[in-house]
Amino acid sequence: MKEAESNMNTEQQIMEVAEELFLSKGFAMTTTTEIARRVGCNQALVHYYFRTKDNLFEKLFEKKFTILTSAISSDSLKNSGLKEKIEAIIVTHLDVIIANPKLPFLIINELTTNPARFENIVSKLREQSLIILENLEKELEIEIKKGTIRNISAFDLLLNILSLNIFMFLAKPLLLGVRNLTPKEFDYFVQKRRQEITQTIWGGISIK
Amino acid sequence: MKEAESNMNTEQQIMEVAEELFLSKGFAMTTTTEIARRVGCNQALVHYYFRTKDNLFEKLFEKKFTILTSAISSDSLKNSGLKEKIEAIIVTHLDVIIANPKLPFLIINELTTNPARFENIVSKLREQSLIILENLEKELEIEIKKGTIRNISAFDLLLNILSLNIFMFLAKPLLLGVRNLTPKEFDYFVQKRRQEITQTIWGGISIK
DNA sequence: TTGTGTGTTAATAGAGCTATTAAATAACGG
DNA sequence: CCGTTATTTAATAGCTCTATTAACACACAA
Repeated sequence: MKEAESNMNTEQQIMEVAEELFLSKGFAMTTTTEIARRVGCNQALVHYYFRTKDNLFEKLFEKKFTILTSAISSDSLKNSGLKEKIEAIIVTHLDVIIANPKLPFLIINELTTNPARFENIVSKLREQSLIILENLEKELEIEIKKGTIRNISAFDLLLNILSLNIFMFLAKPLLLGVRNLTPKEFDYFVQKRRQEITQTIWGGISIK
Repeated sequence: MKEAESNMNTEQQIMEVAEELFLSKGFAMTTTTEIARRVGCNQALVHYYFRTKDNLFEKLFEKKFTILTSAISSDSLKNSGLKEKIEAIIVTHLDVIIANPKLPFLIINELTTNPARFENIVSKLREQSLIILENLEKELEIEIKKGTIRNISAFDLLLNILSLNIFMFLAKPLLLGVRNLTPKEFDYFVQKRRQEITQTIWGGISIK
């Protein structure tokens, strides 16, 4: 079991290149041939290390998927006020998306074209999300009773946050085209959206 | 040039089946062989009528794309108050999405995996959206000066609306999995979202 | 040095896909 | 009915992709 530098290197390289390609083109449009070409190794090596393309993909996908799901942790709920809690959820989640801007596309893409394959992953997510939703629900109920926010379910609120946080990355090619933005300008735009989204989310539930 | 029923029928059938498959699996995952198989005709027929798979796809895509873009027409701005205008935008847009629930996925998917191909389509969209944005911008400025709404750009507002309207359809497989919904229940959920979204959007900009 | 395990490559089987072609069939006008 | 045109099929060329296999290279321990 001696995994020296060089071999571990190519295995990792394959992983990295595969990640890059899967993220930007999806599973179907990515070929093991192209992965090998970019790594600069023989195509058989990809299969030597990962046996099948499916295998390689699933290793990557599960790892990446948990990045996104763990992005909405209950930690945010440790803040003092509800407003602070919600803002923390938005910001921490958005930060993870910014660090993995192409990941939403991959997940949407594979879950749409091949929903059956990810049943186990989705059921894991169900359990995780239940905890967060329950906690958030309690917080909301208190404020609703106090009359500080309108009646809204934790699920709706979370969906609102996810929608506003994620959609701009999914629509990035469109936004770039419509607004003639450079990648840098897009990043700047995303930073500005941070405040915009929190204002919309909080304004959207707080009572006037 | 006599296009009687039967041949026009198969041509249309091919279109319809192609639409269905492209919408649910994207371009790469759809094969002309499968289209033909579903129609019940020879695979060569697909090429007889549309010559290439690309051609067939583009015919469909352009048609479908305009459905979505024209969904945000300036007509909504004919309403009296700003609140009514915005609600009209949300509702008419959402109605189009509900009628074409898989279309957002197709557009996101193809625009992401093959952005160069749609430059002409995107540039058309740029022109269209400019008009709407300008009009909306004027409306907003008036209200901002009056102090009835917070400072927000037309682009941000529109992006908020699109995000909230579209994202749930992109994440549909996930939502179904996480909440264990039947398709019927999902439709019901979408109907409830209608009000939720208008409340969030309007509450998100109106001043308390 | 020889043998063993790991990493790597070339070659290729096997499958599926797109697109074309030539031939068969159906439809239709005169 | 005949000729012409439109529709449909079978066959296949040509390509690309996944996966396997056998051979080669190299390090390193005995």
